[in-house]
Amino acid sequence: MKYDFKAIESKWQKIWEEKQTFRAENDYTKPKYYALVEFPYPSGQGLHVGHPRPYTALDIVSRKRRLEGYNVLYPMGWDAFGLPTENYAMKNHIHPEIVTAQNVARFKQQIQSLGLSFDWSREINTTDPAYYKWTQWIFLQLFKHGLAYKSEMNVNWCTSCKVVLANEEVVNGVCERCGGEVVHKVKSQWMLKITEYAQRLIDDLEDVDYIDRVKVSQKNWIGRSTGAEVNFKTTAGDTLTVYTTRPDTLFGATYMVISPEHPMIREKADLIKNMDEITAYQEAAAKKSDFERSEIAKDKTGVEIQGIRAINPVNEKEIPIFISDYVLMSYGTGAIMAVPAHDTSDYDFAKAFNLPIIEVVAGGDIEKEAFTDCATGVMVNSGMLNGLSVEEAKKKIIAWLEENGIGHPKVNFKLRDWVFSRQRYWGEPIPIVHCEKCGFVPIPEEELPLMLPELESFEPTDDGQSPLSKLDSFVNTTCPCCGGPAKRETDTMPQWAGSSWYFLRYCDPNNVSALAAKEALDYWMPVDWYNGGMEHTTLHLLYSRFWHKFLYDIGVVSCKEPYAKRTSHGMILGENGEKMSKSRGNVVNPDDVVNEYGADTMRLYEMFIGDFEKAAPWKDTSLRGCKRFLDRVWNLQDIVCEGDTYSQKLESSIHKTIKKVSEDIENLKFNTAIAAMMALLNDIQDAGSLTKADYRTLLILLNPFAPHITEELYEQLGFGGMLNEQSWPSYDEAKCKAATVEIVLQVNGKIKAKAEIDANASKEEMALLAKENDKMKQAMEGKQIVKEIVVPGKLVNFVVR
RNA sequence: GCGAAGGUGGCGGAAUGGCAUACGCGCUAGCUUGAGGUGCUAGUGUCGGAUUCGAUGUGUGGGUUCAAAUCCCAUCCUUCGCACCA
Repeated sequence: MKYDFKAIESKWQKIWEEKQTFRAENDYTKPKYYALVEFPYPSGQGLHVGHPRPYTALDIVSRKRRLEGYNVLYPMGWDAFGLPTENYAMKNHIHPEIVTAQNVARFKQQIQSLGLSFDWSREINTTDPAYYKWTQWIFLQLFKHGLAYKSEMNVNWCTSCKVVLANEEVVNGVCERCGGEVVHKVKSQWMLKITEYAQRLIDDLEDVDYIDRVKVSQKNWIGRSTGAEVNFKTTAGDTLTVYTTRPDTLFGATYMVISPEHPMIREKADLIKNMDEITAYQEAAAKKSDFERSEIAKDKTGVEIQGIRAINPVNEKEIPIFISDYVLMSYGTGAIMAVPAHDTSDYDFAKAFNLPIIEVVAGGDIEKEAFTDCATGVMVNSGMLNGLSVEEAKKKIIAWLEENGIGHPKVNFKLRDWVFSRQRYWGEPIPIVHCEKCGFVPIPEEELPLMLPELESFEPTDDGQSPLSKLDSFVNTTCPCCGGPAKRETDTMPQWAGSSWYFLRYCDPNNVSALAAKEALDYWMPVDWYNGGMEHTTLHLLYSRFWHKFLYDIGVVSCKEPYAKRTSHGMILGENGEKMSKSRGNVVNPDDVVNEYGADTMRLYEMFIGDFEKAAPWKDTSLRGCKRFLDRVWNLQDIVCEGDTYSQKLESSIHKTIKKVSEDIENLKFNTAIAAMMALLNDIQDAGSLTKADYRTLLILLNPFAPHITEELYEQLGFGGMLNEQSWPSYDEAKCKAATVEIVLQVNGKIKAKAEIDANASKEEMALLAKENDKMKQAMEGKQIVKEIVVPGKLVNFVVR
């Protein structure tokens, strides 16, 4: 009989559905395993061949865990709020809710055709009011704890989407989504104080098992630095505070630079003699987008403030103050002391403006470039610091600054608070009203969910107001606090809101009185293994860790970190090695692959394509190789014979393969796990026959990768029961070795011969064998052995002279 | 500029001090099939000798070692991330 993958796959998918085979049990006494993949945004394009790569990988892990006896939770859902759906709805005059439902239906059908073992009884959708009720609830808790606030902010504004973007959403100066120009705009925005958690978000990375590159980029993004704040008196009689990571170089500070937005300029305007010039520079800087600012990064621009000078506290010298857009108001104090001899940007600026450069750390050549090395330099021209190392000097100067009330140690972060408002329709309404008398008031929790109202048109207004602002019946309300007239917040939450806690909802998806029962959370959390894209490292991953830590602080969850382990997959590229996209014409549709080759071949190929963590180009011909492998596994039926033990010829091969496959799955080495099973198949065909026991083990090993064909063969061979109810096979380390091994015989490190020997042969036996070998004798003719190296089971090497 | 990952056959990739190229694709030859994106067998890094041989070979140049794709130093290139963060 031929391998009819279509019939087999639909048969088993139906059986699994009827039997609820992959339903996670609410039996909290069993050992649990929570495997998670990022839930997709159900776009109009349908599933991409990139989606199944991580889904299949953790499906393999989940299926293996079930065979190992765990109660496994492997859920799926839809991150369905967002701009593309809204834009599509606007263009085609369909309600986003309808578009979302259509897209979800298509995605679900496509995902189900792959035979992934998701527990569909726990499916969630972020646009479901029963779900976003709890997104809003979390927001209210953040508000009540002072972590959500509204503030006038200089924000990133996408001119094409007409929407505010978080810093994380601005990529190369343009909008991450549409590529539109991003400019700065001052707007009143809801903000979340993620910065309050900056230190913990770094510290707690110690306790989790994330791949290194994820930890590194999170740390870089949070950007912790240590240094000092130093107060400089000015000739205007006030104080300017700067932040520096190099207080040791204070004696080399020859000028000061403040940001164009620094408040001092307004405050001391009457003392500034060149105000026109300053204002012109400020205006030019304000107009520039971040992209333009960084494009011209190499050429330093600025204006000296005439009329006010700063006084260096260590030597009482007056130094000039400049404004320049290379100093950002949003970091540190918006003012720096410039030490051109030991900072690259200051060096460039000093060269451009012909300012003095004083060396205070010896060891470099400041004629040529700034000397920034902290490890080797020795302090010079620095009064009391002379002769000290940089590290010693830092300590000493900070102590001196503190003693004299001039400064103190300070930690700074690059991380900014999270801009949380979007002027859009298709998102969670922010559950706050504004009352003239009471200010911002949260709506009572029992009124949640605050439903997204029906609208005629989803267009944002030209002045950047949310579409909801056009609906008076929504906007006008009464204050929950005083009962007077009040207006609702009309901005909605960003797409990242719903995905910041979704892993908690899976634990108890239908709970109406809490985001999930405490008992369920305590049992399932933390997620044991979370796999997702590297592109989410600084957005979703950081945001969700922040929310989780907050929920931990208020007692909702019992673990500090949401994910015990995080891994990441590489992208699947087009056949030409470029990113798959419609415009490049290299898109592969997963439906076509499933139709032509079957889900099992598709799954196998997605895992065999290369190193899971690296990008790999799609190749149709290699797909055929995987189909061939399954055909050959199917055809083993022709040579199988009775027998409930492993056949002698294959025993060590089978033990070796169990070990290899078991270990490789845990280490993301799916490609070599498959290669090992292919090698076993080659061994079986060399042997000419196999027992049922041999076959059975091969089927169980292959089951997580190709669940349909293995389940079918298991039934046809009459083993009884379903394969997914069996146990993962174990191996015997001793039996992984063959009885005899081939060893290599070398003279001076060059291979001269090979020989069979008992696998447990002693070093002496091996050396003797080598000495008696004709080719070895020939190679050593007339020479003296000066050293014998014997590696058991591997090689013998004689060093001769 | 800073940070991370990487550079191995015609291709995807194995090998983390001990037989370089496992496994798969492709290709060559033979058999099979006889309307095929079929099946089987043998071969397939390079150069030279042509049966069972010799040399050479993991970006480049040095080094450590009996032994290096693997460890160390230098250098070039590719990809990704961050980018005036004081």
